[in-house]
Amino acid sequence: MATDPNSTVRERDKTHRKILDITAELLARNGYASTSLRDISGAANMKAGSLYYHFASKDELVERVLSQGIKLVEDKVRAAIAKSPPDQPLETIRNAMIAHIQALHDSGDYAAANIRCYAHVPLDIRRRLRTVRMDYDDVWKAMLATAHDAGALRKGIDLTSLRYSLIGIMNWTLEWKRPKGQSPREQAEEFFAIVFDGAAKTD
Amino acid sequence: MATDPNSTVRERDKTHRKILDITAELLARNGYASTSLRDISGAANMKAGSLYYHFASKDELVERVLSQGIKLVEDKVRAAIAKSPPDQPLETIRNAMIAHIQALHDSGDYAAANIRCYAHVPLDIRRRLRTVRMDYDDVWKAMLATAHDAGALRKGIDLTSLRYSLIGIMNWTLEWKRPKGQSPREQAEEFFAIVFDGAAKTD
DNA sequence: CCTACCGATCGGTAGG
DNA sequence: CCTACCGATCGGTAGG
Repeated sequence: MATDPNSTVRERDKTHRKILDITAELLARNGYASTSLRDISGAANMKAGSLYYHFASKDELVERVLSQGIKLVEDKVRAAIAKSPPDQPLETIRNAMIAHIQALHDSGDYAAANIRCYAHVPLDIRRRLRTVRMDYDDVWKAMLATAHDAGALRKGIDLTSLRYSLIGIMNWTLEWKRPKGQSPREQAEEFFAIVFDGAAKTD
Repeated sequence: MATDPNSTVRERDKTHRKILDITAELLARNGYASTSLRDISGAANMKAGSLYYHFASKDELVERVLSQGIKLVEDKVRAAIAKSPPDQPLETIRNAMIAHIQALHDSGDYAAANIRCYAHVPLDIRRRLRTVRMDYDDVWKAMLATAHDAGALRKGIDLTSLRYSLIGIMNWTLEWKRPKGQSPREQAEEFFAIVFDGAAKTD
């Protein structure tokens, strides 16, 4: 009869997390408007109205998933940068690329949900997500500026274009199936080589 | 009283086109499920039911917009390749990149609609769109293979990764506002330099 | 966490 | 191309 309050709290957190996981998966696969509360609750073995015991609205739920999608990637990338040799800026960038692509494909569907739904989510949510995106963008801005100041980059290169090139390459991997037998890490290393060593033959 | 049948036909084609243009804009901005037939018809100054005088269903309308989105880009890129010097494969790639990015931003919102809605559109539409995407992909496959065979690319480079790098960089430009004063052409040229000359300093 | 329900909106159709 | 309408589904709520 008597329930352990701690285990009850843990149960609720578990359900909480399960709902978020399911939402991430459905958002990534079907998009914002096509993901109904009934889809989500059904996959979580509950009724639509019951979601409101955990979240105040669909949009709160969505916003949490999408912002988590960035933060999970950002945390991994920050960690990879932190344990890279400070005197080897290119190696740091390489490790950041590996971390970013690995996180994209290993963080459930949170990151995919963000990338795929960002443009179509209600404006007030998007405005707040934009600041989260910019925070992560700052990580890359700083890393590339460091590499540039250290003289590791080609003279005259536009750091903004470089940053968007890298982000575009990495995020686009969500659009295609990975070539057979290639791990996210190998993928990232190949991308690094293309951008930094250059694709053209050097004589 | 008597109407010129030719002008009537032209009127209908004009309305046809207007509906497609509006649909492209709304799809790119709001996504597939959030774009209702009432939104579209309202913007075209007609009633929802009247759209069925022009199109059989929402999905037919959507599919036309999204497949046009690729074909408009593909046509421009093919044309750019055709008038490039056959003996300068890197110059050809550069021109193709310029054409792709220009078409992305100058073809109304058709291309943006495709890129943003592809993953969330009903499966049967997506399946057919996939073949359209693959046709365009073949253009890049052939172009890169030609450059490789001509010895213009770095030894050991993975052509698949290179192709996806380029497509990813270019399509990601839809996600951000273009830096002030930079034209799509200048953008494309900067991207070409990054990928083919390499971002790292060469000693 | 469920039952039962609300008003709003959706894609689509009949008949003109 | 419009009017008037259909059944289905949506996000959300009251009361338990």
